[in-house]
Amino acid sequence: MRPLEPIGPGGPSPNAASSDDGDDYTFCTTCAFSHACLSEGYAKQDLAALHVLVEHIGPFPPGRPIFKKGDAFNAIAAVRAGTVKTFILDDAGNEQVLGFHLPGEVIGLDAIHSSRYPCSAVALDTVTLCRLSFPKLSLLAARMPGLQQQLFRLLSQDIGKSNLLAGDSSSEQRLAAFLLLLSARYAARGFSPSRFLLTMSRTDIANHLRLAPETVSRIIRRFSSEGLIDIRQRDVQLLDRERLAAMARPILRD
Amino acid sequence: MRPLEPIGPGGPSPNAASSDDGDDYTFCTTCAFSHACLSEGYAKQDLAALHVLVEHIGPFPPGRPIFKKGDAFNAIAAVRAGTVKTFILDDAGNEQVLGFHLPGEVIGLDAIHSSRYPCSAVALDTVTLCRLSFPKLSLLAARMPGLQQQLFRLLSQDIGKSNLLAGDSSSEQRLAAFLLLLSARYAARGFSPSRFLLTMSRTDIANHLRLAPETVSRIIRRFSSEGLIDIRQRDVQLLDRERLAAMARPILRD
DNA sequence: CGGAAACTTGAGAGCCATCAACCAGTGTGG
DNA sequence: CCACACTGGTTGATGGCTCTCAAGTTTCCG
Repeated sequence: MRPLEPIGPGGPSPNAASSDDGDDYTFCTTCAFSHACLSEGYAKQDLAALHVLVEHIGPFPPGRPIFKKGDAFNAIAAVRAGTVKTFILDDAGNEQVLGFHLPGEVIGLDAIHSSRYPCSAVALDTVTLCRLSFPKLSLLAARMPGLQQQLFRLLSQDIGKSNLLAGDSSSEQRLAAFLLLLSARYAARGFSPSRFLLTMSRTDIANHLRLAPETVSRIIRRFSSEGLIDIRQRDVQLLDRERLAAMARPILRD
Repeated sequence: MRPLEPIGPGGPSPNAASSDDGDDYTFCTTCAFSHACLSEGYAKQDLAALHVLVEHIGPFPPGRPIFKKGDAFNAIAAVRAGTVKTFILDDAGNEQVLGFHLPGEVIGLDAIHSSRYPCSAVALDTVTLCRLSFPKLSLLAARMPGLQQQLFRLLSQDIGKSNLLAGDSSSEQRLAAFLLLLSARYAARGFSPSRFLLTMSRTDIANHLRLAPETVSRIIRRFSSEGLIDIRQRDVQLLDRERLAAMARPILRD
């Protein structure tokens, strides 16, 4: 058996305080906002204003709801550690998984226009968040052009996110694309692109890709037997990225 | 035969140029921005600033590209008249239709984050647009909190738009939902909710709902023979909204 | 150790895509 | 005016991908 622990987001990183002058606003390096804004070199006072808004909440244990469809919206949140699943239920109780949100990604952006969450969110493992009051963030954005731009970008980015689901591609193609996208997202946050943990169940993956759990299981087995991946439980390693990419080509063509 | 012409958006409204005193900013009533901002009672100078940004472009004849995937982005646009189709092509030349944009709706929001259009857009009929320089709009938004909010809302709204495609619902359910959504969108712009023209081809509808054109044709026929709709060519009338809604329930549950 | 949940594996059925042919409307050129 | 091509749409027959149902296996956790 391979060791499972050192892979992916372990415990929330302590993020040791950095500089000496006492104005350390780099402590939340996993937070997309802070990171993006820090990288644009703002005035110290603006950074302070931004960080006053950041409220660290959690940890949420696995299975704990973070918000429910219909809840009043007043804050977005960046994932600091863990994985958040967003979903909606139809009247038959069937779950439609809209997405998985990894550390550094933002949740709640789809709730702005109606002031209510259009979907529910639940922690898949131990999750901690950076909560950002949206009204306050908006006010601040009016004073900080870079922050406004960053918000526009974040929102815009989420619009095209669901292309994985849009096409009428085969189950094989969708699963290959799913794995490669996870890989790229982990890589973007500094984790290994070739080996990571699937923090969601097969059933969650299936509901996300609109497949049956059995189909997901069968395809994973096939990928594994063909040497595309090596998978033990939820610990997956991408062995032949070339062929995976070739499969996912029609979906990930950009 | 019923007359086809008076239905839906007819010719582009002449929109008589602003009046003599120079303070008439209501001429662009089909433009979502102007409308939304006008309804919030801004100072005259702000409205003026906003309308200086609005550039009326077109008309685009049917089939004319509006932008192509990969084009540099610097402006969003509101549809004034006609229907715009957005889509992407895979290397095999298969078209994935992302959406149809009716008068009053905004295109290009998904291009903000990468500064390039992630999809192509084409006019389905005679299309006219309101072009809005995005950099200038952003600058103005920083001065006008209501405009900033409106932009956030528009962006947020588009995030959840693709739920029609997300679920693993049946072809019947998706088509029913498609018709009801079109109806609601026309109604929101003051057109008849029960009778309108399908400005897109059956093939476009099929590509949008990830169905084969033949399947769309068959289901339309079935709906028609069961008295749910009356359809002649592209002129459709919703006869039994109740049953359509019951069908689409799992998709349109909100 | 025992029970529940997650996962896997197999067999059969159904929805929908594919292939093919046909029909209608439109525009073109002789 | 008519033949012709062409696009968009319809209709029918067939097959395949994936869902469903069912049972077995493993893992997790009290």
